[in-house]
Amino acid sequence: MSRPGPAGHASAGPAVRRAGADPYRGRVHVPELAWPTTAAQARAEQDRLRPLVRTTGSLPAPLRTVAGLDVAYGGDDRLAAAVVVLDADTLAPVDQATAVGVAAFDYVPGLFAFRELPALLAALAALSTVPDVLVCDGHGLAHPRRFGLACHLGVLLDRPTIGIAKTPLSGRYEPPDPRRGAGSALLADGEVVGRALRTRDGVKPVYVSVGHRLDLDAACALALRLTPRYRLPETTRRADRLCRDALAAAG
DNA sequence: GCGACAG
DNA sequence: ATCTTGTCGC
Repeated sequence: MSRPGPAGHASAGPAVRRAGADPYRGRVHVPELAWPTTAAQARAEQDRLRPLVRTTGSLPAPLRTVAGLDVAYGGDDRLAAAVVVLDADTLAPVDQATAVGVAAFDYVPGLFAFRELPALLAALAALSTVPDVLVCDGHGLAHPRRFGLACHLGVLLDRPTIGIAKTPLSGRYEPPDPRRGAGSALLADGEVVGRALRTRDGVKPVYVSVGHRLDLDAACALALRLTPRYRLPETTRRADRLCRDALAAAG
């Protein structure tokens, strides 16, 4: 099963410092959590927070940093969350942090956020910088109740977020053209909840959706900026490696 | 009722 | 997510 509460111990990574005024200074503000125990409570919480989602907004100009978040699992509900902050132009890492702990909820499609959010927030709190945009490994609006992990995290922090998932969860779509950059609408209940976006020629698409404070075009533009070489964004790839390492290091 | 079902 | 053998390709 699972337990609510703290996600365990967090550790900051070697933040890259710059001489003079530090453009990466600051801390992400992480809220206190009252975690649900049952699926019904969790859905009620999603319905309560859903109205707070903002689905408009363009990428900050200039866009300095982008964060990638991911979680790796070990046996017995153990997990490790990681956040990696990349320079938006060079995609070089400038900060990182991890947090090990226990899954905060059982895995239930549609309630995924309740499982990973506590650990992700702990990792974010250990960061020494405040990323301009947060990229989640999962969906935002492309969710049964339009409130996936990316929306949830965005609302809790009131920061710009987007979701980039490897497989669809909610919505129908036509296969986009085979070239990188092509996309097709993810439709659910007659509305566009996201976009199947081809990030590499001839490779299956990823599923991009709005999290908070950005519109779908901005989300897709960012997804393409983060995929100069592989199907998955560099943010996700870096975070994936980091959380696996953190899990292994934790024993 | 039956399938589908982020990670 | 994680468990896993082999296989195709750069």
